[in-house]
Amino acid sequence: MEPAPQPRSVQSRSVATQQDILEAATAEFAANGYAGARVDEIAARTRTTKRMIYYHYGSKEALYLAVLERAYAGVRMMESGVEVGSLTPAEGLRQLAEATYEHHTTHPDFMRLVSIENIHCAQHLKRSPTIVVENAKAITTLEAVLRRGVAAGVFRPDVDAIDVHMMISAFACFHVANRYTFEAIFGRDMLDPGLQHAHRRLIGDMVVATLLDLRGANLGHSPAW
Amino acid sequence: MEPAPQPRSVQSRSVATQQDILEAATAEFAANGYAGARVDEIAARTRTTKRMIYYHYGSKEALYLAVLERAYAGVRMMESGVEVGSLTPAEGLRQLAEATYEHHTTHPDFMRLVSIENIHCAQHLKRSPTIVVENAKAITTLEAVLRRGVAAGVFRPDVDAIDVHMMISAFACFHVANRYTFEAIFGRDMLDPGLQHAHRRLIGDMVVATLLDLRGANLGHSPAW
DNA sequence: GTCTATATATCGATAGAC
DNA sequence: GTCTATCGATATATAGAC
Repeated sequence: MEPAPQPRSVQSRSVATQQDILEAATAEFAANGYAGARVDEIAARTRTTKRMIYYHYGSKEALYLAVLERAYAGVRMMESGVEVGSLTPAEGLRQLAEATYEHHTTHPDFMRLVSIENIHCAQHLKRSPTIVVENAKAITTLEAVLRRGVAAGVFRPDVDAIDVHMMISAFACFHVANRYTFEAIFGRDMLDPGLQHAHRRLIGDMVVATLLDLRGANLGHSPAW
Repeated sequence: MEPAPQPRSVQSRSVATQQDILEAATAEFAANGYAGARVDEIAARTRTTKRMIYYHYGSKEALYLAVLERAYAGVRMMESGVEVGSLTPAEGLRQLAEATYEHHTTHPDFMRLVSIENIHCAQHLKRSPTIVVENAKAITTLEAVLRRGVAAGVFRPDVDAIDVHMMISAFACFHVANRYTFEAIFGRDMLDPGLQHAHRRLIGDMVVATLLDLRGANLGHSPAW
């Protein structure tokens, strides 16, 4: 049964409260992990109270899942924003890689949530069919670009779209996910704004160079394809 | 003042107990994160009791730091085991990349501890000068290989050793750190034994291809160097 | 929908006998 | 060094007035 309709002002107040809670929860979970996050602390970051968090979301775990779905929705939007059809395969691949790099490095909370989710073996993510189905679509775009590149004779044919997505994500994720241990050991902050342009170009170079058909060059071994 | 000497059997029993605790703690912290790990659960995984954990290590945090130092020591050993001097620059670079890939994918607990440490902004790692100093030495080896490659005219000169280490680590770490979310979304287990050889070759190809001086090839943009 | 107060459970850490 | 029992703090979740 549907809930009784409410005056618009009350409805939008409720929606605003839920948004407020989601943003505070995103910050708290990203900062402290699932077990480390405190519902009291989330409530303190909002304009409302702990009682309302349980009223709207029911439990700490359900709130965490809502946070996760919102974060993954941002990645979907970024990916669907890349226009790839009008570019050469190499240019299109570069655009996709650089856009992913740009998104992940400017949304550190998303990346930290992914790390946290992996600590828990993606048990919450698996329960959200929306996240899985929508985000898997990234592969379709990549496949079209790779197919064109292979047909044109410029790309090697033995690396598939999931592998390429893996390489791109690995580079982009590492910057955020391992920022602190990397800086502690090597003294370099990978998210330093002064490095941004060089690293954005580097991920583009890396992906395109790896896909290029380099049978003429010396790769330090005999090519497999 | 030194502790009074003890009969060897008691000493080695004590050492064995501490090792036992360290291994159980590694598994528990890697599986559940710092806040999620339970000292009671660690005790249950050992042949001894919770009281002995506090007797030997003093606190949950100090135990975690000991676990972290032990894990990083394993990486040091792997890196120092690669003989690079007798190989060509491309071959040496490939060996270093593949050895790192091999280590990280066969030591998932290490990688999960690194993820956990990053969630906490490397605050424990920073307090261990041993880890920082010893693990930073990986850069020296890489620098020598790169210098030889640039001098021979086969490597581009504008990518430094820390960047290369970053690319290698990113690929290797991603396999373990994002294994579960990646499988949940794309249906591919990156640590599937059937993919091991192909991925090991891919990280080698990726690093060497990126470093190669490809001014003649079309990378989808004009080269910066 | 919103507040204060509190139930219930759990966990890190310790006491004290042996 | 090793055991059982337990303290004290803190966290999730809820009760009940308004």
